[in-house]
Amino acid sequence: MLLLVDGSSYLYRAFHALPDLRNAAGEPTNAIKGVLAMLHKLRREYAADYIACVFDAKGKTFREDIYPQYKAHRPSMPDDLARQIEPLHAAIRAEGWPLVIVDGVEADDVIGTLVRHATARGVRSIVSTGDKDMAQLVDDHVTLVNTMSEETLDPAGVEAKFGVPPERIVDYLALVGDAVDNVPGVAKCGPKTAVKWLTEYGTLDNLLAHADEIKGVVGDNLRAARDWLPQARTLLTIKTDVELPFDFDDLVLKPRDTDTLRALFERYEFRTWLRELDAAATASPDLPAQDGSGAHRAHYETILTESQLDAWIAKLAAAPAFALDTETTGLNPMQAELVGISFAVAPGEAAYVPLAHHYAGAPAQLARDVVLAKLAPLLESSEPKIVGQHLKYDRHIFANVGVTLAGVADDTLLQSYVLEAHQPHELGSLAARHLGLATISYDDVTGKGAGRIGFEQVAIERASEYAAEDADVTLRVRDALAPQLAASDKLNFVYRRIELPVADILFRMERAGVLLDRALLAQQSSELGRKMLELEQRAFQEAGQPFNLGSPKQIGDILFKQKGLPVVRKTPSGAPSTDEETLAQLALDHPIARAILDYRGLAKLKSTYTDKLPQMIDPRTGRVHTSYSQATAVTGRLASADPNLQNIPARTAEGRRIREAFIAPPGHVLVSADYSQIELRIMAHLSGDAGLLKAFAEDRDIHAATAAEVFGVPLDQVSAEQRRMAKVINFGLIYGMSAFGLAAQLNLERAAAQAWIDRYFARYPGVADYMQRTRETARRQGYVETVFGRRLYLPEINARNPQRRQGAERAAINAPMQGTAADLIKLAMIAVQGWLDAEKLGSRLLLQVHDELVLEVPDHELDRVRAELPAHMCNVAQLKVPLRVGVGAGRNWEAAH
DNA sequence: CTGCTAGCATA
DNA sequence: GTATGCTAGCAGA
Repeated sequence: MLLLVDGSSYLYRAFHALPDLRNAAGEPTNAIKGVLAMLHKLRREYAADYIACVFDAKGKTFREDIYPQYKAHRPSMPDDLARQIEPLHAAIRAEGWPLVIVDGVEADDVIGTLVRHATARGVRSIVSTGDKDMAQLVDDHVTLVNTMSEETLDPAGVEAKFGVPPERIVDYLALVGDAVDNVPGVAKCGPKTAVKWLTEYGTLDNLLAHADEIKGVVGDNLRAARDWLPQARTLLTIKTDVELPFDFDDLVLKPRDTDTLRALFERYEFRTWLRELDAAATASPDLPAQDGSGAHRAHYETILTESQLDAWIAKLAAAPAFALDTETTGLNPMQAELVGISFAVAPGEAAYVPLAHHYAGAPAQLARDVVLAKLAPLLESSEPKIVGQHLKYDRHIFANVGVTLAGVADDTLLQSYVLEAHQPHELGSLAARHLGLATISYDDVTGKGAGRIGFEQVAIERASEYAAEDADVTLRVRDALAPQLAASDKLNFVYRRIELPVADILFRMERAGVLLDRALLAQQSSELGRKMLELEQRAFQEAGQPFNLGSPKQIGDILFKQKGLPVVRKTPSGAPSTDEETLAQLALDHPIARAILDYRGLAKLKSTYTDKLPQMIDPRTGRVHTSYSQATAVTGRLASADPNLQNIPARTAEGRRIREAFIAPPGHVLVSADYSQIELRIMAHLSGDAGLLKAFAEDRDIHAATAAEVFGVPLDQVSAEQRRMAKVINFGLIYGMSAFGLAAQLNLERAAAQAWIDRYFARYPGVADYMQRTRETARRQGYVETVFGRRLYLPEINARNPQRRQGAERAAINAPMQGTAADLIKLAMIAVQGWLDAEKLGSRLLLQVHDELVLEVPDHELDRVRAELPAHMCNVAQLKVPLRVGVGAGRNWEAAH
């Protein structure tokens, strides 16, 4: 890895950002101190193979030759800054950093060139800079890090920050212009306009080719800048082909020149650093000087012999905690096979045990069973010492070879999820965000796409670097996050008392899987196929030609071009919409729309469910094993995938037939237990609204009760239509509705919808008050909380863009309700599993669908489970309203409702 | 082969 | 109006 520091960019920033520091002689020191502190930090955080600190050269550069005004209006360097440059350069050299200044070339261009050299050699680069222009250098091998703000930018980060990918950054900069360098862009064109244009036209060149299409004053401004923009782009493009008067291989960290450093630190009175120099000198006089700062040079071991293994097992046993990671042949946790195991006991101290690497010339590896037998006491001990990233996966892998992983101390995935649910939680992101470390990515090791190889084919040396680093980084991330969690009782509760125990239960649910009636699904598939053929024929007849009923585009052509049906509305990208609502409206007058609509419904059922589910049956267990993602939904809900068993049809009769294929094995039944109106109950609890609390306390039909209040009729005279409308309003409240949204849903004028909302809030003033308080809390602190203290961040709550802001406000209102419901059912899972274990019952949890738990229950336990399960779910928390659970049982999921 | 859009299944 | 995941079609590599 190559670590490059944009010294010039930090020089100015440190000088302006830090207070005016001086030594006794009155010499300014703030820039020296700021830049050196940054270099110390970087050296602590990165174990780079190549390293350099780059500064601008004095004097003219090529940019001034082609554009004399370049940086022309920049005031000359303040004297107090100029005086610090020479001593700073001296200090950097004494620190052992290669200092790079190339005559007539700006630092940016030197960095651009070095980065290209590195990439050509297959070396990753990290560029530490405060300059946004450098974003143009980012790609899969190049990451930016702003050491002052701790922000890192990979390609996705650049896109997220600027709205355009790295390769469009120069086009973007040319349009916006750079005031600092005195390079004008298009007048009145700021970041928003630039992104809009580039999104629409792709490139600057293409935009210029279509400049005549841009309307308004900005369009005129664009055309006025037409001849200038290519030159602006040249000025703003970082060069990558500068001739360098040194060898790339010279860019390595050298020993510190402690005598020079001591002299400089004394002169400028950097007392803390002086003490560190003295401490390093006394503590380890024999060590190379550059390790004196506490940098952790990675020490990774590849374990190929039993004696190595024994030594490491002794280390693991002695350590208070250790990180563990498995490498496998694939991503399906039920089927992937163990290829190797890595461990870490301290920062930088990690090892990899290859077990099943298969490729020509692979060295002999320790036998898997021997290794597992030796490790088993450590892995199966209930003493909580194991740290990992996404340990639920590793548990499956170990279970596949008969080892029961126990003793989990921490899971970094869950730590991160509880601390910052909205951020990425993948290990590489955690390393970048919390440690400032760039790690080897899985794709780097195995390739991606068609060329991807299984981990068993990765060369052991390479695999070892990657795997040991993962364990190493996991342990370091855990150490960084643990204090943050410990600092908050609420977050600590969510992490220790909810997420960690739930992870174990999810592992058991996934492992159990659910039984499907394969024959029933096959029968349904052929029936659906037959009906689809009929509908297809009918549609072709109506259209007068065949077309693909699965293609919204072709449907649009037939309906709106050929047959001239009215366009109801358009999709966001401008095509006429053919969605369900539109087709339903058209179907009133046009039979073809009905045929397409019905076809779609059947196609969805067939492709997503009746065809797909049988393919997902694990051949060895004969059951379907979903994967629950515990760190995906920002509200705290679970997500189910591969296959998603949380969206099995339930609303329509045809759809529900699919639930009949989820069955219990002989001698068992499925039991379904679901919370009744859980989110509205939580709304009553959170708002404390007297009317709502009373309605739930009296166990009313809540939608009817709402209708009675809002429509002003006695409860027993509420019509079905009134109840339906009240139900829509109640759901709207949970979703943070607007009058606009409610009107759309109820087919009303907006004013009428607003009137109903006003009436609701007049009847339930506590709810109105709660909604307002929630918005204010979100605005003030940037997050809202569930009843149990789970935090739900709203990054856009103070956005300038009203659409984004209002979106965040709706999310803020929904999140505490959805999130508290998620907390409650997770607590219920823990309570239920605890009960089943304690009573040694044979019943098993199989599925969780947000407010419903599905269990597989031996016939002889049915009465007991039916009788006792609801109480375990209701008693997990004492809210201001009672919780209610409905329970049903049957031979299949549908019958259990 | 990958990434995007449209559409739709659930709570 | 909240929160997800999956499929097919399609365009551009």
